Amino acid sequence: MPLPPEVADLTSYDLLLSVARLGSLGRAAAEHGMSQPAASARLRQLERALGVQLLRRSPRGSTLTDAGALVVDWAQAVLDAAYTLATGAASLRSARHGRLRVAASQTVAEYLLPAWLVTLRSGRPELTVSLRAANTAQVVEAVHAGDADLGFIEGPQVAAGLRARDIAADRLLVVVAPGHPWTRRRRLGLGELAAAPLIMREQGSGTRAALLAALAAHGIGEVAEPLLQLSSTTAIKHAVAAGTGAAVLSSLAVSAELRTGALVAVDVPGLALERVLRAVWPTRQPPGGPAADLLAIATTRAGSRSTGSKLAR
Amino acid sequence: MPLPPEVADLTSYDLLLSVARLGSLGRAAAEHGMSQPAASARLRQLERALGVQLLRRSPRGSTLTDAGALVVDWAQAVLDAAYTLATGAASLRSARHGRLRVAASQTVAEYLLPAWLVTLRSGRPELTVSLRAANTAQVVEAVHAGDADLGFIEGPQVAAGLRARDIAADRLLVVVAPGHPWTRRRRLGLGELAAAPLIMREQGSGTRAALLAALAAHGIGEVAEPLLQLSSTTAIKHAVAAGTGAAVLSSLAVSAELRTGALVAVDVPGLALERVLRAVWPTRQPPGGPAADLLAIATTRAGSRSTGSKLAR
DNA sequence: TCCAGGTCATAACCTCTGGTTATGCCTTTG
DNA sequence: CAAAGGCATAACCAGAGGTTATGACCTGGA
Repeated sequence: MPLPPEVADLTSYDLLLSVARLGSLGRAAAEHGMSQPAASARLRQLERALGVQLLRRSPRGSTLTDAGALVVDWAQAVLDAAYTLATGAASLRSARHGRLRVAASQTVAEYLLPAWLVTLRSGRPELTVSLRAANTAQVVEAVHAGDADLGFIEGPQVAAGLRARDIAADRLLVVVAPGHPWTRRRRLGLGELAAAPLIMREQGSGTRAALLAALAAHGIGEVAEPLLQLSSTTAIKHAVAAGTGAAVLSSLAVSAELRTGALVAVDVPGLALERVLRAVWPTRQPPGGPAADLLAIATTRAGSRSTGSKLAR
Repeated sequence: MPLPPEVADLTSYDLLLSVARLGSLGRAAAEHGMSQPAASARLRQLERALGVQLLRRSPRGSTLTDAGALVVDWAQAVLDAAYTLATGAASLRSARHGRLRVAASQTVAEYLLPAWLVTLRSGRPELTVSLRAANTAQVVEAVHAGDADLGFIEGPQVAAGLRARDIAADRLLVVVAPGHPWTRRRRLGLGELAAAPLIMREQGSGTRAALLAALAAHGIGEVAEPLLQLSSTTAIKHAVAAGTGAAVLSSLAVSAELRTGALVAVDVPGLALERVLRAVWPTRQPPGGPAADLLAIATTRAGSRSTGSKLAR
């Protein structure tokens, strides 16, 4: 299913947002470093492509129509996602030679860090951040070896020589498509979950390990073979939403889908799938400068839900 | 803040997703109706623009690198948002002459309906839906007059001649930026909230009315003038996140920001800001065909959280 | 009443991105 | 060893989208 062409080029929408904010084509054009006729043409073309009038032009400026306001909101969501992509990718680019080197577990790298980095950048515009995504053990190792100034890990593992602070709480959820038989169940048994083939990532991320551990705590050692192995979290989400099967995913990964109802969480009583997300750093070299800033951002950001700084050894 | 150019063109990312799914440049190119060299060039250029190697090419296909997998996940989020935008805009286009005519309140139209329509379309590819966004009273009026086959409204208002079904629960939240003084308060008093200038929408959406009603229930009739009036919900979110002030927004509008911590919700005990979102239709003309399908989708989607169908008169 | 200063639209022109086909090289496989 | 499938390179071409120059229109102040 290829992308509808009318949404392929985000510049037009970016321009539209500027018009909405500034109130005139000319000023929006200036903000984007282009001439006023160019902006005029672009927006006219956008309106033609969508088949919707977005702006009410007048000799004293342009304002949004009702439809325009709606489009602006939807477009802003796209652009926000695009910004996270951009900053995330930028931090991957400078791998190992950034001024601030961060190592993070999959979940944190994917869902939390980009947003933090956007904030960090707004305070220190010329900072180059390098991000490395790895599993918890590798992150600990990187921080220990001095390859990373700051690390973010999942789970309770602590290591000698490192200090840690709780950042947020995460929870693994069993999710299925709406209409899946499990959604009609009040609750799902542990055995049933273990016996069901699940959709999971290709290389065992921390998720699979956490699930196995949680089941093992209830004496369940045997788990069904995966139904399907996919390369990215979103591929899994789409497979689940399409009704292919069930999956176990981080609550951070599926909050949007739960909100719109594209996915449904199934209650599995007794399964302890809570995970603490925490920041770690070398005891001998506490975070300073940009690392301290990032730690502060991460702490305040998630601090309202799970606070308290704790020492590990 | 203009958009980074390397994320402006979504086709490249769409192509990347196809490669990730199909395992080869050529097949991805075919899926997009372009030649293999074009795909090759595009992806190479994308890698240059991002400064990150995304694919590991071999004579037997191409697979994602670790960085590539991360980029794919971020990109998928962008594309999902783009799809919502596309289907939303498409439903605005066919205003009044669609086969299925839906009228919805701001919140539903903005955050829930596009996702439902994506699902609906997947079942009935050639259906044209027309969406009209309005306030609750106008929606009721439209459904009553037969201008809409199905309506979605906020709040408990019911009207004669209409039937309704609860779809989902929504909650208005007081949100501020992390670091805002209110975040250090355990709880906020009703009086303080009423006295604080808030950021709100330009034309009074249902939100303002709901807030006034909730305060009035506690005998508070005086409310401060708005601090700022903005034209879209996301403009408000950005202003709040930038620390400009506080706002009252639907939980549906801010769930993503609460997750990443870009916004923080402040507890205001005693303030009843729950709203029921419900579908309405004419008693004499119960939904059939596509309208019934949409109603079913909306019900199952949100059904796991707030169920039960109820009759209103 | 009329001029000045906004705003948006139109026209003519040009650049350069991004597509195509044709072809070659490499690796795996039967 | 030949065939097939996969990616890269080369030469070519079209058109999308930019620019400057200019005009028409409305509003508000002198």
